[in-house]
Amino acid sequence: MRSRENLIPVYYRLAEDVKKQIESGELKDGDLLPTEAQLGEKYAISRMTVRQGLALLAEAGLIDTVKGKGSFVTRPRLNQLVIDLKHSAANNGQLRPKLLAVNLIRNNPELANDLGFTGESNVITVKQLLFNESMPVAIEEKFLRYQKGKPLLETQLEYADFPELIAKHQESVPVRNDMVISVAALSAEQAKLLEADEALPALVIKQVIYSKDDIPLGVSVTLCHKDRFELKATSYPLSGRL
Amino acid sequence: MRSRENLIPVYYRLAEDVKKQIESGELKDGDLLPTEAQLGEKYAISRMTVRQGLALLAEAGLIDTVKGKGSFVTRPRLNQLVIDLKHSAANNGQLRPKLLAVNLIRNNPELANDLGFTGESNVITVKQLLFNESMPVAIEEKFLRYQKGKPLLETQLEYADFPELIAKHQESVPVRNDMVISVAALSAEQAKLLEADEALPALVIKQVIYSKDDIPLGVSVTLCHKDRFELKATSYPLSGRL
DNA sequence: GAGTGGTCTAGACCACAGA
DNA sequence: CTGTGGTCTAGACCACTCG
Repeated sequence: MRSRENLIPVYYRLAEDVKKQIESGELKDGDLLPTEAQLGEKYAISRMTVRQGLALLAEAGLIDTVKGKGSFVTRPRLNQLVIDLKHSAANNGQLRPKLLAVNLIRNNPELANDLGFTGESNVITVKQLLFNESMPVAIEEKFLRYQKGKPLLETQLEYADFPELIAKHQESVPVRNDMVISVAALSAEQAKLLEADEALPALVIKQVIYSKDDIPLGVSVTLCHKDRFELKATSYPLSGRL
Repeated sequence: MRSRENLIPVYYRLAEDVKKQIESGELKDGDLLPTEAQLGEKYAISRMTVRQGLALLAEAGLIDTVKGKGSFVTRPRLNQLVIDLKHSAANNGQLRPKLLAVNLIRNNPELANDLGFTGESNVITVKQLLFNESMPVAIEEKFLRYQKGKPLLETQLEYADFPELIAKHQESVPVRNDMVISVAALSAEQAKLLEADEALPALVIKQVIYSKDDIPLGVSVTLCHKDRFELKATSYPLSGRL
């Protein structure tokens, strides 16, 4: 039953109430919540509506529901952090891309093999330099399977983010993006592009995008200037969900 | 209605069907799904059950449901990558901790202020060295608000992960973990601890754990040897959910 | 206005946990 | 066995979108 004064759904109210009890310490890690029937009685709502509220809490990682036993309070998953690449770029100020080179590398099975592009020996490479207001921030190099009849449009090359570029240029649907974050020292050439000293430490972000059959569709390697770029992550990306 | 042959719920079958259609390209980005009523008719199930299936797809980021319009296919969120710290440590082989120092630093408002510990001038520091089978991998230094009557137990110090340590030693409930990933060169002292060359580039992982009022409860800074540790993230951590 | 998803009900039967 | 959550129904009314 929706109260007339407040337009927010009842199940949402219930979820917020429980959330507050958890965050205030009133409900501690491992505690058992009232049963769904009890909660339904307390809020004067049907059991399905209670379950809708509990689903929100489970999604946020605040409770763990076990069949036949009940719903237990769990510590929020602070060990799972989310990197939002779109937002991350914005945090570092909107980055302006400058296209350095686009190449179609034919008949280079070694390169294709290195990238995991089995059954394909033609590879497209896209090299870009990313700027903030005044300085070069990162060098991004992308590798894609060559796909007949799917031209790379100028606007896509410059402004599309990597997953979007893959989606536009590959037949297969991209379903997974794996990332490895590491560190390297800049080569002379890289240092020159970034207007930095040679051998300066740099953040290396490697992404591999896969299709549903675990076939790599594209690889991206980004070298970031250590003082001009920070990679951020948070355990609490649920925004207004709860 | 649950079919007798297969024990999986109907709403799950529906979600998997739609997922397959999206991954095969049969349903493309932006396409409109059949209405909930139509799907209910097709699968001979009630509308609430259809909605349960669509909720799974929405959670996985495969569809976007809009009131009054319908459910649209969206590209999976490949720009949102999840770092699983617990799993990440396992990927790099189980890390064995060695406690270097625990200190209670009294009356150092500058340090407390740097850490964001407003209204607190006593800070506990915990310094650890993390090993794989044979070599030192990382130096981790943790900073906690001093909390009266909450002693740091030996076992917690050594084996608890950072969010767990905070939860055990702070009155306030930790609700958010923000991370910044950057790069630094090793100092002479740090290089010696890691059995590495001075000025070697290293990965720096800084975590700040907050309470619900955005009060920092603890800070952790981890320096990782560039060749012995990799930080991984993936856009597809949903495991067996769909 | 007609059509859509959002919320909610008051039941039902099932599978699982535990005494 | 009782109590729990998991699934599912066949309705209902609402708020929103669009023609």
